[in-house]
Formats: sequence, structure tokens, C-alpha cells
Amino acid sequence: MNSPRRVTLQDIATSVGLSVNTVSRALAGKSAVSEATRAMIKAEADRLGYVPNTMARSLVLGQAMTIGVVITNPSNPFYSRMISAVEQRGSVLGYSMLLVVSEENHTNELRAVDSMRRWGVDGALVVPVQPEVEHWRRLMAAGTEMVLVNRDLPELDCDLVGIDYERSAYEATLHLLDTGVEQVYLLEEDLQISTVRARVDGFHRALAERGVPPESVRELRVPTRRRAANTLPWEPAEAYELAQHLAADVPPRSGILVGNDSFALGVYRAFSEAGRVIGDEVAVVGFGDHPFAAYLAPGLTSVRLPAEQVGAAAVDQLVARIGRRGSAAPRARISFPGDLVVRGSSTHRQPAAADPGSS
Amino acid sequence: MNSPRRVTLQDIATSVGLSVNTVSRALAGKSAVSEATRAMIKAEADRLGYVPNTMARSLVLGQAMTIGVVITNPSNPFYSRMISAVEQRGSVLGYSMLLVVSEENHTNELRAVDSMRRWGVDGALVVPVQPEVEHWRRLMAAGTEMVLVNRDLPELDCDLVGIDYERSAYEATLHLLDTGVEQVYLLEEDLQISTVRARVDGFHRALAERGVPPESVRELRVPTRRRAANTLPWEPAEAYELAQHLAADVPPRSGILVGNDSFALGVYRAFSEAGRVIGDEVAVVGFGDHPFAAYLAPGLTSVRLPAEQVGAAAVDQLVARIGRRGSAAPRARISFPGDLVVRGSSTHRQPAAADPGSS
DNA sequence: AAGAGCTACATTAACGTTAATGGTGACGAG
DNA sequence: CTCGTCACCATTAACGTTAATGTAGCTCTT
Repeated sequence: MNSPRRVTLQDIATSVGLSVNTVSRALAGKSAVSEATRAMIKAEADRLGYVPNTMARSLVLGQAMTIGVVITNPSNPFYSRMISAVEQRGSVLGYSMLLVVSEENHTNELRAVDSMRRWGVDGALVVPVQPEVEHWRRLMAAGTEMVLVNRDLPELDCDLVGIDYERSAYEATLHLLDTGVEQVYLLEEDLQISTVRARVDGFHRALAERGVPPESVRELRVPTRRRAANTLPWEPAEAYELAQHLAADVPPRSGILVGNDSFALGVYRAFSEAGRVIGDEVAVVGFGDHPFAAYLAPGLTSVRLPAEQVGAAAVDQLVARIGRRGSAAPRARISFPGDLVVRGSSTHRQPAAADPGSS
Repeated sequence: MNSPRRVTLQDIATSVGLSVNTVSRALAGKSAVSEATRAMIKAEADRLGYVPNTMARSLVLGQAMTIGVVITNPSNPFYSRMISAVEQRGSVLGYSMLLVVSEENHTNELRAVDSMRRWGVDGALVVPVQPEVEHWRRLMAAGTEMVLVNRDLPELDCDLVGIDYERSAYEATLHLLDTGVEQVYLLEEDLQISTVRARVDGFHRALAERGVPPESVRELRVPTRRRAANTLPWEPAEAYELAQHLAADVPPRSGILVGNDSFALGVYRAFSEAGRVIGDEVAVVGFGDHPFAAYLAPGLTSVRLPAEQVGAAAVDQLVARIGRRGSAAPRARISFPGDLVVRGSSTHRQPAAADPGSS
């Protein structure tokens, strides 16, 4: 099993008695090769088990045929779905995927930039840890095309493919209000990222439109400190602790807009332990429509995020930019709408008037 | 912003008036370069913003400094955690990560093998779709080191790093029986993969050891057909449908060992809709300890799987093999124990005797 | 029938790096 | 004073591929 030397064009060339270049042209399907010799060369290549060396090819062509992907956390279902879509779409377009995981950590991001530059990837898909920008600027200055995904970096002149969180939050909030909720809560991550800002904006827009008085609104930020080195923020734990207080204080006919479904899990548990019925006294709406959302009791109303579409569109946008290298096209901003999936957590069973416990 | 040509060793060389080789040796920290010139060269390299070209380097060195990772489904938390660990550990050892997602699809696996060979990755970490083997054999024959992760391919002479599912299932089943369960169910994927076989084996061993009669045992397989092109098996949906029948038939004091936590979600919902109380009349134990497990009501008892350890160990094993290329070391099999996390779903509140509905 | 134009290939160079081999000066030993 | 040694650097070759250029021999035209 001693690793056999890889078959090269030279091997085929000497085997068929032709030059390396002719073999290269024959296999590449280019002209100036007779069909007879082309067939013979292809047959010989198959027989020898020839596999082209991408690195050598990339070196001479000056394009890596690779896109770098920098993701914060593959355990977030949104990103894991996106990774699948990016890989699939990329492979269709002939691109391989170099993955770096930042774990919401700036040092890892620097490492990612270094890796991208060393490999000379044609482009990078980036979910940035905020708010540092300088290293991305360096990457772009080095000639690497770049597309931000999901999270924006306003300081950077760079394409963005993501979700219209503002509108999604707006609609989700309207839905909450429509269920007859009188007191509204917002439970969000306390990260300084564009997605949170957008959701908060949408939340506010809905409240303003409906004329909800400030005293009926309360905004809470879940401290997203790390519990351990390899722990990422937005685990249910922190939200759970915060929701325990909520469960004690929140009046009936309340609604909670939660920044992500993991936090909603914490809310579920805190309220259930406090003996308070979600969907009945308290409405909850989450973001992400994580796989478990439909299977909770009651089902969690959540905004479904088209991660696959975002991933595929991001690849398309990046590859388009790679295609017209250098020609500074204006900054593109592509956003997909979220889709509110209404379930039991936001369908109050009590109509309008107060109503002593039924069930 | 017209992509500036990349800075090469040649650029540095002409800039400092030395040869390319000297610059290379200076930056590589090799001898035969005076400290004075080395410092000058390094300074100039920094000034010009030199970044070594990994592809050129790999081409001449004959090693890609890359490990290929073939995963079935990043949305499975086990694999997403593993991806993080692999990427982190790999980067520490100087390896980049080329990711291919098979989506439990054989065609994608063939594509993955092709990609690995074209890039000439030094090694591959593979979670194989079963039971095809031939393409992996080809990859190994081409000199690519390979380590299987989580799932075994007995026909292949290849390292395996994974979980001791047999023992985990054995312990989980014993735990179920210890809670006073009289009727035992097994709810498993119907995929022909080693992990399922191992869990079934462990299940049987525990039953045999406790002398559980066959009529008290029932094994069910969840049909893991695809719902759509981009849908993967083991979503809660199929398990939910199957569990609806279970919820109607299962007698009190029953226990269900479920192959993964996603299926357990389906069971939760089916039983909750049928008005049956999990943890009270029916005990449930899952696998994976998914993030939601602790936050369900009741908390789901589940076997925690050390995905990070598996990922890191797999990288170590692979890199070790890459180090001693060719020397056919015997097949290694590294397995980590699962850790049963007991929660409300398997702690019957009723002691021993029958007891009319309380709560 | 002779140059023009084409087909089908060979030859040469290049991509950016590292390894192997060559060469030159200074310096110490005899 | 001369020869060998060593430190330091240059030169050459190589990795496997593609692009640009070169060159036979043939066909076609007039």
C-alpha cells in the first residue's frame, strides 16, 4: 500500500508517444487535436487512472477554483443549512469550499483571513464577528472578492446577502399584537450585530404603527457571555435564567418576541416550571424555525429563515463578482423575506374577556 | 480596487537585491542566511505585505496541507460540533479543511472522492453513506490517508474514530429497566449503518442480561425516506407519525429507547397530543443530547456524545497516519464512551404499585 | 506548381515555491 | 604564501499544469 506516485500528464504523454501539451489540450477538449488521437489519449488517461492536479492547474491559471467560507458557528441550524447549500451550489459551479470556523472569536477571524490569503481563494463568504472591519478590508485589498452573509458590516463596501430581519420582526410583532397581547416583551441577544439591530428596528416600527404605549413594552438583552472556551453564545441557558424572572413578573395577555428559537427554549422551560401556560396566558414568537419548533408543546411560532436560498444566492453573487474581477460593480444587497409560521405558542385560547381556567 | 498582483518571493528578492532562494530560506528560518540579511528580508516582506502562496508551496512539497472532510449532514448537531472541532484541531496542526457534504447521497460521495483526489488532500475524514465501499477503496489506493468517523465500514481496512454506541445503548437500556419499566420499545432509524447496529446490539445485550422476555420487547424502525430533494432523514416527522400509533397502544410502565433526539421530539409530540405523560407513564431515552433535550418538558434523558473529542481525535489519528506515510500501520479503532444524562423523561414519578391519576 | 492557409502536433515559457548544487570571499593552518 | 574550510549567497532544476509560439506536412487556389 506504499503510496503510488500520482499519474501526470507526462505519464500519459510518454505512454502514447505525444507531447504533454497535446495531452493537455486533448483532455481539456480544446481544438488542434484530431479526434482519433483525442480518443486514444482519453482512453489512455482512463486506463492509467489520471486525475488532474488542481493545485498545479490553479497555480498557472491564477484562480484557485475555491471559495473560502467563514462561519461563526456551524451548530446554529441557520448556518449549518447554509453550509450545505453553499457547498452544493459551489460544487455545481466548479468551486471547492475551504471552511474556517470563527466561533464568534476575533482571533479565529484573523486566522481565517490569513488562510484565505495563503490559499489565494477566488472569493470569500463571510459571516463576520462584529464589529472589527480592518482585516476584511485587508482581504479585499489583496484582491479577494468578498460577500457578507446574514450579518452586515456597514463600514465595509461589500455585498450582503441575508434576511430582511427588520420586516420579519415587524410582521412577527404585528402578529403578536393581533393575538390580543397587551404587554409586549423583546428578548434579544446583546451582541452588537446588524441582525439584532434590524429585528429591534422592526419591532419598534410595529409598535409605533399600532400606537403601543411605552409602558406596555419592555426590552431585555440576554447576556451572551461564554460559559466555557468552546461554548458559543445563544444557548438556551442564559435566556432561561433571565426568563425565570420574567415568568414570575409577566402579567397575563403578554407577548414575547424572542430573537432566536434557542432562547425561546429557555423561555419555555422557565414558564413551564413556573406553571404558566405558553400560548394561553403568554404568547411567544421566535426566529429561525429550528427543527424542534414544531414539536414543542405548544408548537413554537417562529420566523422561518430561508438559509438554503441565502447560501445559494451568496455563492451566485460571489461567483458573479469573481467573473467580472476588478470592475468595481456597485455594492449589492440581496435580502430574503422570513416566513412567519404560526403555531400554538401565539394563538391565545382565551378570546377577549378574562376567563377563569378552562381545560 | 483593481486586483493588485500578489507579492511573490521574486518581488522581495529584486527589492532587496538578493536571490529568490535566499529570500525563501530567510523566511523559512533555515540556515545559511546571516541574521542581518534575514532581518532585512523579513522587514521587506512585511513592508510589501508578502503572503506565501500555499498552492505553489504544496505543489513542490508534494503535500497539500489540507484534509478533506466528508460529512453527511451538517445540520445534525453531532456533525456540526464535530466540524468545529476538526477545523480547530486541524488549524492548530497547520491543516486547512476542504469540506464536502454528501447529504446521505451516494452520488455526492463520488463527487467528494473526485474532489479529494483532484486536490490531492493529504488525508480525508469520512462519515460514509453506507454501504458502498468501492470509491473509498479507490481513494485509499490513490495514496490518500483516510479515517472513518462515527460510522464504520467493516469491509474497508481503515481507521475508525467514533462512539461506543453498543455500550451506550446497553447502559441506556439498563437505566430504562431500572426505572421499573415493564414493556420496552426500540425506535431506530432504518438505515443500514454501523451506528444503528451497535445500538441495537447494546439494547439486546441489556435485555438478555436482565432476562426480559421477548413478548415485553418491540423494535420499530422509522422509515427514513426523503420528503424532498434537500430533506435529510431523521427529521422528527417520520418518527412522529410512527409514534402516534405507539401513543395509542403503549401500556403504562413502558420505556422507549430512541435512536436519536430528533426522533424523540416526534415521540414527545405524539404522546403529548394523545394526553399521555412522558416520564410518568412512559419513559423515553434518546441519543445525542441535542441542545433542546434539557429544555423539553420533561427534560429528555439522553446519551451525551462527545463530538468534539471525536473530531479532534480523528484529526490526530489522520495526521499521525499522514506523518508515517506508506508504513502500513494496523487498523486503529478509537471509540469514546457516551454519557447518559438522566432527566425527567426517564424518572417515573409513580413508585411501584398502580396509582390512580394524581396531578 | 508555388505560395497561402490550414491541421496537427512539438517546443518553450510561465505560475511561485523549495531542494540540490555551484561559486566566491574571508580566514586560519601549515 | 598557499591551500582548504566555512559562511553566505547565486544558479539551476523541479513540482504539474496551461498558454504562446514554432514547424512540419497537407490541401487549396490560380
